[in-house]
Amino acid sequence: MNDSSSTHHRLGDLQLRILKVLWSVPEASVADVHGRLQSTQPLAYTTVATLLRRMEARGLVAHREQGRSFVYRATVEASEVGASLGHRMVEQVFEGSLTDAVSHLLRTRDVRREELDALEKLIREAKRRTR
Amino acid sequence: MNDSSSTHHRLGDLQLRILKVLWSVPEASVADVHGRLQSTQPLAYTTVATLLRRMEARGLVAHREQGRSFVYRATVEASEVGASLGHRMVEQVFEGSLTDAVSHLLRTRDVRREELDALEKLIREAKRRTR
DNA sequence: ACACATTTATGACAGTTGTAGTACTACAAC
DNA sequence: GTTGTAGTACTACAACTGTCATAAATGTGT
Repeated sequence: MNDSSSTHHRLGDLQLRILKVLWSVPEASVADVHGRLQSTQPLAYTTVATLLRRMEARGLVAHREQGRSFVYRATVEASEVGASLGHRMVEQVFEGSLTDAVSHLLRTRDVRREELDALEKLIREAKRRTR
Repeated sequence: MNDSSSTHHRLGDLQLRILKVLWSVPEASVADVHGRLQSTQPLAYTTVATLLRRMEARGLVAHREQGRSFVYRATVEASEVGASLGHRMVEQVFEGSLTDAVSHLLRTRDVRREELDALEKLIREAKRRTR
């Protein structure tokens, strides 16, 4: 497959939250990211700037210069990062059993009816593909 | 619900692997844990001992003394830790959509037919419960 | 008693993460 | 041109993680 799991081997919470912002828009300046995060948690501007620079060094984001400011974009996809976390959860915690993992998700998350319908459809499709 | 997410806020890889061992048996001495891990990765005995002691300080494991050696057991359940990882994955990466998260799991994991059947059953049960 | 093995306790160190203060740079307005 | 202002770069630091080496304690065998 790829070495995605090695690149974002261990992502901290703030880094994940920053990525989350960057996944929701095509690009964002430091001020933009800071503003978005600020709404949930007070953070110094420089904290965000520092994290973004460190994350760029690790290849998680990239920037272009617009005037005197940097405009960042994510260079990893949510699905890649999700794969890491999902793999970790399924393999390490649930001994490789996807069923157990999903079962747990269902039990601990209070899912709405439409979600269940969507999931059912999803699985039927997967079955069709596997047949 | 509870504050489980605060206790094992950020678990490192080795800690997770140690817990995995401790989840697979009722209890295990340091040597046992070390032996199990040794098979996949060369590790100094003291590394494991140190980690276990640190983990006990954080309430992740506990020990009793048997003669001169410590016998550890996990004090958190796999499902608790799975909840953290699952929550993190679903909320932060997949914007709260369990469907997207599971969909991703299905696509990236090459699931066997029986797993799909089990999942389908799981969802039907969840539906019945919600009705 | 003495050497050897087993096991826990401490101390150390490098790398990462969150956090932010300080410093430097460049433009904007007067 | 001096003064804000906004932005990046650098430095620092505490907490945590993985990693051990070394020390200290407590057996075991002969």
